[in-house]
Amino acid sequence: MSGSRLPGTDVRLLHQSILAWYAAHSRPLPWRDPSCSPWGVLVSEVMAQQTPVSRVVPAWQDWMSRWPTPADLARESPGEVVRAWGRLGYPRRALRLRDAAIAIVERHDGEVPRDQSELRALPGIGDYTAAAVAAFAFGDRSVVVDTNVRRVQARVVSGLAQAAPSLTRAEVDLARELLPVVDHDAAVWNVAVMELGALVCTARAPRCGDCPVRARCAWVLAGSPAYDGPVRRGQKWHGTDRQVRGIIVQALREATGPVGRAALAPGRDEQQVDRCLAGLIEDGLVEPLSADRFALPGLVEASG
DNA sequence: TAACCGTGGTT
DNA sequence: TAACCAAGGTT
Repeated sequence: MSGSRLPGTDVRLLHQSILAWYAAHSRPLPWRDPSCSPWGVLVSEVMAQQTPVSRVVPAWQDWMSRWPTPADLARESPGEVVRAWGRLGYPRRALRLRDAAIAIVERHDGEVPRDQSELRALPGIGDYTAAAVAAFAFGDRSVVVDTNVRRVQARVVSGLAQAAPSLTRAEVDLARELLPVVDHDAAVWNVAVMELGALVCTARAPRCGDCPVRARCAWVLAGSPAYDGPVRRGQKWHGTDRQVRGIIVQALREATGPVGRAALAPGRDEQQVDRCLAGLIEDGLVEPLSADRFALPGLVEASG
């Protein structure tokens, strides 16, 4: 084993400060309740993929009362699931969550697996979500690296204003080194660092005055220098296929029955609408009922 | 690897 | 107001 690669960083004090801060300031999110099932934790993690937690909370409540177990969701039609997903964004996540529920029923007897490689094998579950479910649903000592963890590490340990454009091996290694030795401590540490990143060490305007480790933050100690690394490419929105796909799926969510092509995305370029429609059908988000009738999948019997 | 995939709040 | 950003995953 190598020695500490964290010169100047007292990991013990970091643990103490951030765990104490979390105990005093954590949000009472419903999936953090000790009575929440592993399924509830898994659902919360998938919903929170690129969607702010504040918007996830009400959707999660509705979802869990409707489909309290994987078996409940596995029985549902894809269209109903996409409709219930509402406007959380990236509706393919809803389909994959349903597919994950089906896989859990088929491969794991209806119980969310605890093993990270088994979690990772479920549709829509990547490295982050597998580690998060292992930690937060089962209390395991997994290496959880999300955008919050990356930013906190970049500042507190590396002295940089923000993390690199994409996840690096070094960031995962660092997160592993920072992990407390005891399982339960590690699980709480993971959520505590995420919470610090979400509430205090934020991307835009960090609240350094409220930070429990500001006295030992490498970035603050360096004078909070501006980021000078590679810039990540911003995502276009207006006029993109993503925007038109969103318009089409929302039209189908709001409709009580099949919708004609012209009513899916009025005023939009017809070629673009056709292209998006083909993509949505390919993705399983739209079902063509006839040459010019479309609906969310599995809601009505195909005809004509 | 980098592009793609929704949505709405914040700055 | 336009750009940025959010508990990422897939191809």
